[in-house]
Amino acid sequence: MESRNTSDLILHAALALFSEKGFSATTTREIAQKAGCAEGTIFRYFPTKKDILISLVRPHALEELRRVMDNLPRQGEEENLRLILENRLKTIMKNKSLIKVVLTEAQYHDELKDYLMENIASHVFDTLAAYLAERMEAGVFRKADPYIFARILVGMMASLLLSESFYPMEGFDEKKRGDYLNEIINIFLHGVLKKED
Amino acid sequence: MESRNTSDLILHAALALFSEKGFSATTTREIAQKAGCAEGTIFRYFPTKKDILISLVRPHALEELRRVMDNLPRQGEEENLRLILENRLKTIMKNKSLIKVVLTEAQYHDELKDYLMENIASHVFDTLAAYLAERMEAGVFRKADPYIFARILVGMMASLLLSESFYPMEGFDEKKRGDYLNEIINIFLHGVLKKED
DNA sequence: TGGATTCATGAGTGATTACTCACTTCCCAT
DNA sequence: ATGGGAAGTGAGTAATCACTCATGAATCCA
Repeated sequence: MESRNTSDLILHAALALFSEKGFSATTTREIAQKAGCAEGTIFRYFPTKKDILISLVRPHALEELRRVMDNLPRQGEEENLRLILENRLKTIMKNKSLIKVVLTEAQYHDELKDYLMENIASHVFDTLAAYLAERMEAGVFRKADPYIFARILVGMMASLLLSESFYPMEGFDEKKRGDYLNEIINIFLHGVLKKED
Repeated sequence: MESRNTSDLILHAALALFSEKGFSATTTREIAQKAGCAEGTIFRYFPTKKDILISLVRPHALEELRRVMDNLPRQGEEENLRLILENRLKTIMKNKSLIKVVLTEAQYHDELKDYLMENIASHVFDTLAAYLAERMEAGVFRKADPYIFARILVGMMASLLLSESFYPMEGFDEKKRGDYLNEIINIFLHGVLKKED
């Protein structure tokens, strides 16, 4: 799981520091210290500091997130959806630091943004929108722009990350996270209005 | 509306640059150039660069956002809610750059985060949660943790900002933004499931 | 008009930065 | 053992940073 070669040690240290202080505020000296190598060693693996950032999102690092909305249940009840999203949420939480860094820095570095949009986001939204469109056709969901639904659902899950980033310790245990996700799915499926049946 | 004193010119320029490049990546030289003053002038008004950032969120700047969830309709139909949120969305959009900078940099600067949590976020969430709780008591909304509902609703609106930040030009005109907000409210109230009546 | 107070300036400063390179250490096939 | 290439090193470097300060310009009131 944890590769122990120098390159990965550097990437691992850089991710932690970028997440904590931001890309620009992190120095290569700090990265070297945390990675347990000399500053010069960093530049044997990455020509520039920015290449470290870009390498974080490269090939396999984000593959798991790319597929985070794959294989949603094509038939059956929303209970399936609940279980599956709960599982995917764990993936998101496991990569919390990476997501935070990538989303934050993509605002400022176009290469990152372009790569993210073309290789990750578009796939996630296309997959999710296709699922939603199919359920609309099947008469399960009401008809609307499936991409708007997709972005709203992703936005709801992103809000969980945001919440957690702002309420770090206090009260965001596993249970509260589960409650939150449950309500996300409840609201997404049923809304907040009391049923009148 | 646009104050023309030097201090405000500096704040205005700093906000634009912080939003575009991030706080750490912005130099005081750039701020001075954009503000049309000398670099030394900046430090007549702000002891340190960080004080510029902190001044951005100080007294009146965020007051409008602080009250963004005030005075929600205590009675009547969701049409009211729709109109009001549509109006509030304009406030959010008007302050897009400021929100982006504050949310991004609050992750890294605890003074900012603390100020934001204590003076802005808590008020917004308390107000919104109180509204939701009252509607739950009135039997309009189903009973649940109103704070979770509040965070999810705010998260949904934040996702609109995020979407726009990533799809900057293409297809985010006034109309599309209206559609998006409409669906946020639809989903929040009714969910995505087709009504079976 | 003149003296004082405020506002503005930008060259200068020490600290810090990303990055280089001459060098050492390690590893392993012979 | 040994030679040689790969991996690792950290003092050094030019550039850049946030911030200072001695000076100048503008404004004000008598």
